Amino acid sequence: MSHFGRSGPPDITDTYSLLVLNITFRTTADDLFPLFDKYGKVVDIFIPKDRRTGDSRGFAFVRYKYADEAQKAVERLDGRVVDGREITVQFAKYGPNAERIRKTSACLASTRHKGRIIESFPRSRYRSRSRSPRKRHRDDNYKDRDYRRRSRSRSYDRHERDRYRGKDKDYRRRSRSRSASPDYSKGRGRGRYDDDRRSSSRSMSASPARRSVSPRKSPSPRKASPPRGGSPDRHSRDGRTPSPRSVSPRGRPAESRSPSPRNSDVDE
DNA sequence: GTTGAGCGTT
Repeated sequence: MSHFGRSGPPDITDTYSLLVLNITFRTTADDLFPLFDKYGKVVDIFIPKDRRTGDSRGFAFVRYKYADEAQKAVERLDGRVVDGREITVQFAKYGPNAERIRKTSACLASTRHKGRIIESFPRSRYRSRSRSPRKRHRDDNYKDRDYRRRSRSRSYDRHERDRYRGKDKDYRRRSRSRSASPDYSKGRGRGRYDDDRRSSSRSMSASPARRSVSPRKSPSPRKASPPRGGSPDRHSRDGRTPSPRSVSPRGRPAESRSPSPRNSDVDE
């Protein structure tokens, strides 16, 4: 029962995959099995999990043995509330056996239909549920699956990003240690990573200035504050300041500013 | 411990 996803894809020769969306992050294959098994023979259930956290990504793939059963499950389970969430069941399209799916749809939809595939669900369409507003910009950006893979959740993203950054750093550091290998040094390996990371920014056309500002960001702005703490700025400015050390310690403006030592005592 | 558009593993 719980052998789902234990040893990868068992056999996708004669199976039809259904994509189950909008499931809770706690829903497991075992939870979906009884639901889907009721409407047909479920060969396998796979729920993509995060590589790092191992948590469910919020959707699952249910493989049916027969197309008609799968179709039935789609009509029956699509929109069903599971664990308090309304799940969305539909035929998988971008899977490894997408071709098969297409044939399936066309087959059980109408053999003589020459047009597309998915459009062949006049009956299931009857249930005009409110799941239209869900899709929007993804219609044309389906090819960017790699992109969306990185950032599917805003809040979650920050966690992943942080983790990735740390990992990346470590990785690079190790690579550098191996300076013996010119391969990576050449730029091929490193460049790839760099490019990848940069690409992650998504906005390549963005102003390069931002890039300069990013690393510039100081963890402690207090230090950068020239008005209050000492004046490193002046020191670095140039040799105009002969010796800040001799001027500041005590002979500094402090004396000029507070002619009365008493004030200083009281102040602090 | 969080989140919510979307398409997958050995």
